[in-house]
Amino acid sequence: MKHTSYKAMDCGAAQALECVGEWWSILILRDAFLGLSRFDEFQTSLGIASNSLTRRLKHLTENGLLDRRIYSERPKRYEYILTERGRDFFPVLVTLTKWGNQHLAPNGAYVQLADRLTGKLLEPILMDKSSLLKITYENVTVQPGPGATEEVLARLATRKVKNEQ
Amino acid sequence: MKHTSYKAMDCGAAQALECVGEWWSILILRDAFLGLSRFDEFQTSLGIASNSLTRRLKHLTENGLLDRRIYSERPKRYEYILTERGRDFFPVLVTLTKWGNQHLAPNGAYVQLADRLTGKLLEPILMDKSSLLKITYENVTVQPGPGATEEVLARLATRKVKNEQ
DNA sequence: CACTGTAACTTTCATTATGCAAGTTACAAG
DNA sequence: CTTGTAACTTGCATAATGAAAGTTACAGTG
Repeated sequence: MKHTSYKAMDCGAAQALECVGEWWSILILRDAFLGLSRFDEFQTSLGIASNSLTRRLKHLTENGLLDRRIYSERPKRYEYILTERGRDFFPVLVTLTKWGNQHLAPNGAYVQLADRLTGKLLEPILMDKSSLLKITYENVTVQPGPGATEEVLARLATRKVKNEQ
Repeated sequence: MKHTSYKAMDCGAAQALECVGEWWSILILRDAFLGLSRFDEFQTSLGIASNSLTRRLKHLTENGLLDRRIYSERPKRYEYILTERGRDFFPVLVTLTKWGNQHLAPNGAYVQLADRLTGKLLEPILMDKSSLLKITYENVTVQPGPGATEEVLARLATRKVKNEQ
């Protein structure tokens, strides 16, 4: 049964998930960030069926996150490289990984980030670019943006006072 | 065909996606962050089939992101409220929404964040908590963490020099 | 009292996606 | 020639999904 497309939703998250929201897609991107690029590398790393991997790589390529490049003419051989759009997905992967490490890793975080130059360990948090205010669910509100539509206005209008735990 | 579980993967992102990686799950969380809490509210907002919504709410509840609370005894009525673990997912949703808005919104961002107290618009970016170094794909490396396993070490060992675009 | 409407699901059924396993093609190497 | 490899493709059985109808437990109304 074909799952409902999010394409018609006026929502950044939904639009993003239309590109990356299928099972396996984000893990393929994880591996691309780790430097994997070839079909068999992804398949071995993930243990994914080849027909599923083909479909996912195609979808990620069509949506501009990966670039399918030829690396051998005879025989034709291809690799899949992150595009700039794909690389811009990095903060999503970092925050997702951090959440998973915090809440689900049984023996502490599996990985951590370090400054490439100094080797100093880093703890990623979300801040406002100019004021350096730490961004949390409790201290921000969501406003309509420049591209807001009636749908967005309606969605924001139906929200309620945030529930206190 | 039952899709492959990520449970056995030693990876924060995979563990996270085991909880939220099915179609609809993250959008349900989005709506929960916007204050929706009842079955019919989610269903109306998302246009999702009721059997799928039931399964997803159950899964999110079992995985500790939502709390199913009774709000009426006669008749029994329930609402779904974000837990602390659920609220900790906020940075993921923010970065995902930002990526979607930047790359896929046709007329600019659908929404933006604002400081709850001052109303000042915010631009979320990822920084290191102590040094305030901006975290980007280009300036960090991934290291084994305290919970790293053989699998993690192997995965990190197979990475290659990052490809230059 | 009966009827209606609502909330929160549950059930049924046909369609699509998935994993498994085998197969195909175009090479290079021996 | 055979063998091995990379990158898929194909066939098939199973699971997930959407659409639509149904069920239960009420409250409200006439």
